[in-house]
Amino acid sequence: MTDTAPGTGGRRRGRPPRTESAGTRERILDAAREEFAERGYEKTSVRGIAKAAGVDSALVHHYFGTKEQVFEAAVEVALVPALKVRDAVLEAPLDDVGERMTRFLFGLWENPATRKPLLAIVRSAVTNEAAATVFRRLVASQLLRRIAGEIDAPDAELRAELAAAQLVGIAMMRYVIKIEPIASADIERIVERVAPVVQGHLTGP
Amino acid sequence: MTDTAPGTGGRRRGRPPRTESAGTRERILDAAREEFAERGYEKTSVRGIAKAAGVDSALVHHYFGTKEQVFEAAVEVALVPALKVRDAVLEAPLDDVGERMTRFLFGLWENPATRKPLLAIVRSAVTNEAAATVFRRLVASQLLRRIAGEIDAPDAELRAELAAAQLVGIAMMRYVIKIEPIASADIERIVERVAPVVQGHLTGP
DNA sequence: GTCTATAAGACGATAGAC
DNA sequence: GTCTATCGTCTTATAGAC
Repeated sequence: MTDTAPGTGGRRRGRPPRTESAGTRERILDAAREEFAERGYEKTSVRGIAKAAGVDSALVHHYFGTKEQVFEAAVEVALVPALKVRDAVLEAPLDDVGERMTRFLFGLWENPATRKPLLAIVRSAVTNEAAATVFRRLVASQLLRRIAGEIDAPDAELRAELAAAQLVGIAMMRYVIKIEPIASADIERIVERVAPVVQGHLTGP
Repeated sequence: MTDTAPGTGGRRRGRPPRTESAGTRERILDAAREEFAERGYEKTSVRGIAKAAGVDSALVHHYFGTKEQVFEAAVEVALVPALKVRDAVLEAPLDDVGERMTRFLFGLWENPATRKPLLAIVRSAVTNEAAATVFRRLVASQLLRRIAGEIDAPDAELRAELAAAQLVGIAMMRYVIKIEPIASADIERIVERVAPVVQGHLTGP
């Protein structure tokens, strides 16, 4: 119907002619994110992903290769949009960064589109070295080192990491292990207490 | 040599006569702790535990039943001695509790005898519900609720949990994911910065 | 692009011999 | 108390038909 073969003079002349079947690829990635987020790397099976996506498991391999490559394809791209928000955090004035980092964390975790890949990473990073590498790159290289770069102190890196540890711990207890009452607590009440602590780690005495 | 059959009039009359072979049971538990700590629950196999202990996998089942029962037997008991230290933490004056909790954490994780079961719990709790329950009982019920009980504030429980989140985050980054420089940082330098933060969560403004 | 078929093996758990 | 043997199920991954 909307299809136009190359050379017919139709609309999408520039589009590469591969990929006939609409969103199969995306459906697989969606399913993979969901499975990895819920079960972690080891407990997730390629067959399970395929079933959730309504396709055969061989097709998953056909698109992405090994299970580990499925993980990378499903998880890492989903966090790219978050990089823009991160840049906004980093461009803010430094005496504001505690609250901004804290709100950045909750922004990521309260949004289902980013919570799933994050859950997948955390659930997998504790046992899978590839996922641990993604985690390190995400937390350490992408965020901490840049924040540390702006702090004028001899122990800038340690400070930045302790601030991150506070936030990582909250994410673990609220979103992964789900310990009450922090799992259900109002975000504003948490921000109120945590933002000054993060700020203190970074620029305090 | 030191063996005395029942009725011979030897020393250990009260001892139940079962368990002929010396420390096989303990060897299995040791191996299980090691495996669960290194690989997490899903990646650990009963066969792997058996091989590490130098026995057959059927023997592991014979002693402990299912894999989940092996986990419980190996992990939970190993932390009982820590309860005494915890009691010392709780009996200390409240304006000291920040530093004491922080040092308590490092005491647990720097000691190989307690680090292994802790690693096993953390590595397993993110994907295994039984392990998550152990974690909640350990952190929440056993420690937090008792600390919260001593704080005179309306949000005592949230305060205690945010303090714990700071410590949990440090443990995650230092011992589980191993992010530098916090993974190699001198403990005293960390305590110096973290103890006041924990104290502030509990008794601060 | 999507499937069937299958290789090649690891897994948890049990029955039963010794 | 310890092992052998085994059942039944699950896994990743590939070759190849359509």
